[in-house]
Amino acid sequence: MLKQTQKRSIETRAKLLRVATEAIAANGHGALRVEEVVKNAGVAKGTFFAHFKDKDALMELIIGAQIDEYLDAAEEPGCAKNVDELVSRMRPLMDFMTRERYIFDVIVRHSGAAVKEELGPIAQTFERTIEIVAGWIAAGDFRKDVSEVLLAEGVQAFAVQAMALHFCAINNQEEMHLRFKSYLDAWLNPALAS
Amino acid sequence: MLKQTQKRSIETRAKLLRVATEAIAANGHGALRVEEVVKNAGVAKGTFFAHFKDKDALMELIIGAQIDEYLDAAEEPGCAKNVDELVSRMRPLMDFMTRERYIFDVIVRHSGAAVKEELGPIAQTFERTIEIVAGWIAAGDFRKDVSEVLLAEGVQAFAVQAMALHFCAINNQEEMHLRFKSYLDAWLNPALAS
DNA sequence: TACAATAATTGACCGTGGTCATAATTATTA
DNA sequence: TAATAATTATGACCACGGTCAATTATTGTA
Repeated sequence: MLKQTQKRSIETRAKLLRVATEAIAANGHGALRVEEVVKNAGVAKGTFFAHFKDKDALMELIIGAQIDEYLDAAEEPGCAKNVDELVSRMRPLMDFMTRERYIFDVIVRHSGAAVKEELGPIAQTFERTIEIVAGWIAAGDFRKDVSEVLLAEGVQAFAVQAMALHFCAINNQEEMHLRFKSYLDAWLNPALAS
Repeated sequence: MLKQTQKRSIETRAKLLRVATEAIAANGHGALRVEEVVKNAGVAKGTFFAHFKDKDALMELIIGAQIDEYLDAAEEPGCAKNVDELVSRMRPLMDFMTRERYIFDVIVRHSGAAVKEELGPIAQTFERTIEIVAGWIAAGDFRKDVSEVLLAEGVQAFAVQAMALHFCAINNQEEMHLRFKSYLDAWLNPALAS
């Protein structure tokens, strides 16, 4: 029996990922070109697609890893106990997601699972976000008449909404977070919202 | 002074739109090819892009018109007085939006305005949806502690969320609408949700 | 009607993501 | 070590959206 994947392959894949990550760090996500990646990695174009289904699959990996870093940071300081804390805890992640239109599009495109038990990297971060936020909601000063998971899903829906509206020229960064807060006040503490 | 746009141009544009609409009716939105449109319209490729900024701009027009038809139908029977009615009133529109992944992607991409006072066709339908839903909420049996516009925006956020999750193979059409209803129960009638 | 000015159209050309038959490399077996 | 099988890499090629300098059609003016 052959080894399923040989060392050479693992190295090639790692090199592609490294080169792509560097290019993104230098020029942003939207400017990434497959041809540039393979040239700098010293492999043929076809090799790229032997390792990643398409360009989006690579972006998913990289963006998914970046989101995970932001979630680590958001989780770090313990529970967010109220709406204000929740908003500010989510802020760096939302700023990242809206840094480039291209990033947001990729994220939205991959926020749902493709097949059961086959969550892509970005869909995984969405599940993780639900878990984290649901944990905060369960422990904090929030309404208790609805399950914390449903509430967490709502938080995510409002985050996406606020980010989508952010891409109007009229709406700036600050406005995005204010809008997010208005939603959450009404969603997470309906009794106080009046 | 010259006429700004000549009759010839208007006819060409109309022909392109007609041909594209027919092709979509036959093969779906995602299968539309610019080359096919210009061939069937009997014009050169460049002509297409003289009339539409890009392929997306054409899709925006066509999908925007389709959404408007669904909104007409949703508005027709008067106000939706409770969550169940609201869900079933939105149902045909949401089914259309999720008929093809491609359609949903185009819609999400264009749901926000590009520039103030420059709402694209799809962004306009989103504004119209807010107005319609806000009207229902103001007149119907819904919470009154938050403005109806904020509530309507939330309804839209939940609709998008439910549709995005729909594109998992695990979730079917029915589940999408059930999920939508759960969100709205908690959003529009927090007192009853317990 | 001739001429100038503007609008509309053309199609060769390009950028870029993605494919696939073939070649090269690596591992297994005899 | 030679023969064989499986894995990996190659790069010419294609599909398709989009560009633009050049050409043609239309309209206003002398």
